[in-house]
Amino acid sequence: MKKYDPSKTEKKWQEAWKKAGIYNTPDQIEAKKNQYILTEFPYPSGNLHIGHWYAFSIPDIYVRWLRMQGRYNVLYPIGFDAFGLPAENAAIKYGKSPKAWTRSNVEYMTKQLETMGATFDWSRVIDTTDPKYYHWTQWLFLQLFKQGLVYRAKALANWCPSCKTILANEQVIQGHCDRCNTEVVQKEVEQWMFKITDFADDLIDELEYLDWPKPTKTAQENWIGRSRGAKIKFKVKDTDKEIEVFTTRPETIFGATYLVVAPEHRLLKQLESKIENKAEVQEYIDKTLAKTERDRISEAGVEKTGVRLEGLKVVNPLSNKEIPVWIADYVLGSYGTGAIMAVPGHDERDFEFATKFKLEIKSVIKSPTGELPYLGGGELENSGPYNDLSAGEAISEIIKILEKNNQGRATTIYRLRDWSISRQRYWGVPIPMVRCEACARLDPSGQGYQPIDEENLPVELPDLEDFKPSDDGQPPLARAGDWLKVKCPKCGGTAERETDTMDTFVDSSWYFLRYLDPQNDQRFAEENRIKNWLPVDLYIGGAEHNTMHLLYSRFITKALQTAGLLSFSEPFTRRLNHGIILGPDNQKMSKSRGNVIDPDEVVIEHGADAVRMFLAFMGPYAQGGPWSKTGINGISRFIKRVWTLAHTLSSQTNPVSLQTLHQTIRAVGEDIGELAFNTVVSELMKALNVFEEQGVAQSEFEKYLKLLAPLAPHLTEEIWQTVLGHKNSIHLENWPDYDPDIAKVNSIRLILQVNGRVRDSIPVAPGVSQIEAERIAQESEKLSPYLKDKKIIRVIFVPDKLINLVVG
RNA sequence: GCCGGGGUGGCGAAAUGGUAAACGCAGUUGACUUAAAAUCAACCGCCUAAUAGGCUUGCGGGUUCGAGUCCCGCCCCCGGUACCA
Repeated sequence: MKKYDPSKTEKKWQEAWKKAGIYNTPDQIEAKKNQYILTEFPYPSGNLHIGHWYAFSIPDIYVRWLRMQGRYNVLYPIGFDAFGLPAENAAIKYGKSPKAWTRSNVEYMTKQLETMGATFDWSRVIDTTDPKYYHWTQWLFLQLFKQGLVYRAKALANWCPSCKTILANEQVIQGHCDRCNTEVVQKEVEQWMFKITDFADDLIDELEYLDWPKPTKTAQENWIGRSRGAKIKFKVKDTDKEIEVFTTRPETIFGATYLVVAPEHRLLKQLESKIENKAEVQEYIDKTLAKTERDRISEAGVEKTGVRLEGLKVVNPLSNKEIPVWIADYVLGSYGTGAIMAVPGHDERDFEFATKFKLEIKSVIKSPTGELPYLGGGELENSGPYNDLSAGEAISEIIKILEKNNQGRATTIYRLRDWSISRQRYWGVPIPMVRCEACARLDPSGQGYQPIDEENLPVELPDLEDFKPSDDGQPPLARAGDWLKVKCPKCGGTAERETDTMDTFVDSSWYFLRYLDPQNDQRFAEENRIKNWLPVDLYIGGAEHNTMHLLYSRFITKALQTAGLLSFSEPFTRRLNHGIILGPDNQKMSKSRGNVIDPDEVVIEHGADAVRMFLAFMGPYAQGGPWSKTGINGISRFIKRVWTLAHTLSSQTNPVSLQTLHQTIRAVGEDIGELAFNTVVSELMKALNVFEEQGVAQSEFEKYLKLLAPLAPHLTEEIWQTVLGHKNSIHLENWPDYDPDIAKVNSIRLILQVNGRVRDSIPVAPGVSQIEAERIAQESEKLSPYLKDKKIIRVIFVPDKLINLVVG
């Protein structure tokens, strides 16, 4: 027997499989159901890390198992999400172009990915920086534009001073840039926006139908942040102006003892002449606006500040009571209407503020303890005609009367903001718009922006010598010379191209469509293929995409459905989040900590099969966990033992091994189906222990080998073909069936309990009757001391499990 | 604060309300070897008066014949989010 050498063997089979093209997926196979298994495509950072192995080789176990079912035509594609800032930064550092840097990384990582022995369909690989791909990213932009889902807005935007670009709200993590961690500042910029808020309700409501992890659904729901309530207008006394507030508790309106507007509220300017303490107010406004949003938040909870607007009163539309108006930074200009009716009796923040500034605090909901603020529900009090109504009744009554008098209406607001997709950077998809001065003069509202004709796509990204961002926020493409000049698609005059590029999340929001038809230059994907494959059956990825990528992809899908281009509204039927592999010290892997595990080194030492199996064995896939340098030894041993066993097969069937095999077929199939890969490995180990002890015949071992094939594709192929002499790949074999009769256990241990405590266990044949079990229990010597002089009050019998004698 | 997830041997972990710690790692002892590695075998939660018994799944209660698992109240760790009206 030769020693098993993974490095040689694995390479040999990887080349053989590639040559035979056994994983290239046909569009449709008669009598087979299509299954689309997708994993989030990687960013070509330069090197594969162990997390990539976790993300791609573990789903491959499931994919290989699905393929072996024989009923499915399985698509498992791979590609690269290759636009983005790191390429620019690296290019600056190494003096290369972003394109060259990206290309060489893609090539290198492709080689590394091949060492996994995964069943990727390499004929469908995509690269978002390829003009053949981003042609359709631009086309997608134009479809949204046609639908009115794209607009330009000059608004305060999140600006990263280090990346020198705008960020979407989703890309700001606790006030910092999600890429470089620099503190984000607010800057007024003109930007292209996608109207994701148009779909806010669908994005929440349709979560219900998805087979997704609950945390992911909750995260999306919270991110969209739907609040049902009412907008209510308060008249400003002695003026024709009104201040509109948003509240989720309109039933507390009689408890509104003052009103607060945000310091950035635009009505303040219009009411300026009425304000008596102008200087003081202006000072407060200036102070607030000078703070970054982060400062304002970090001071939260410390102490509330605010200034009363002297000379201003507003009138409560229902009680007609006149109440004072304040400005305070605890009310935000960017949420709701930027103004609130303060109900200190029933809101913690209002209560704190009212206490500090000695404002009236009034109870309008009967509190069980009488303590304020009272946040719960109940019957109304001190509320004129609404007294004694329940909160629910009061809400509808109050909204009815407000609507009748045109003083308010039921409203739902969202935390979700529209998606800003403009980036002032070079390495991204050019936005397919032009700005035409002539058209701008004719129609100033449209600012002269015209979409590029679809037949003129793609707008290729020009090669730039100097692609660095400039400090003033001018995009690098503004220096692109001739590239800028273009004929206006509308009037034919001279126009200039848009110089912003798109957020890379746009690239990745539709890539699952392109895998179906990556070479098509007539359409983003051929209609039949879409019908055959979509939606994606299982989408596997990291929890960090819970509120960004997943939300954006859902939005794009809904937008394309509205345009009649897709017939479904949710892209991913089932979602699985995988965990993160930590360093051996249980910390996130990082160069500075020196705890990074290089998968290439582990593959050289133990082989790809061992890495795959060990990652599967570590624990639940959703959990991740620390990498153990010695733990993988156990898997290497297992592989060697399987190899040895393959050379020492017994000439005849052993009944114990046969039974174990059938039990293992059942267990492994069930566990892979539930994506519980860790217990799959232990089941296979248990079976191996039995086979070694009892001996196993070739026919049984071959079935066992098929169970192992999804986890250790190279080892099993080598044994299947080289050792056992089969001519075809084991990976084209069908998954073995088990015989329930053989798998059935023929002896169980009956547990004997007295008063719920285990006192003995006796091997018996399955199906033992209660009467028989009672007799066995009575006869047990170990039980007798506990039964002596006691009366049996009750007998609990769980068939084939236990008998419990309750004595007193 | 709020929303999610988690807390089981030295470590990774397993366990439809039914023998807690399966399967591994690490460790100890032994066999083989001139020796080491590899391999194989045995042991491997804690306590004790030790052929046996008791205790043990973050803490405190509860439901149940029986709780790691269900319920109530806490503590700690991780992730997300935040004066969101």
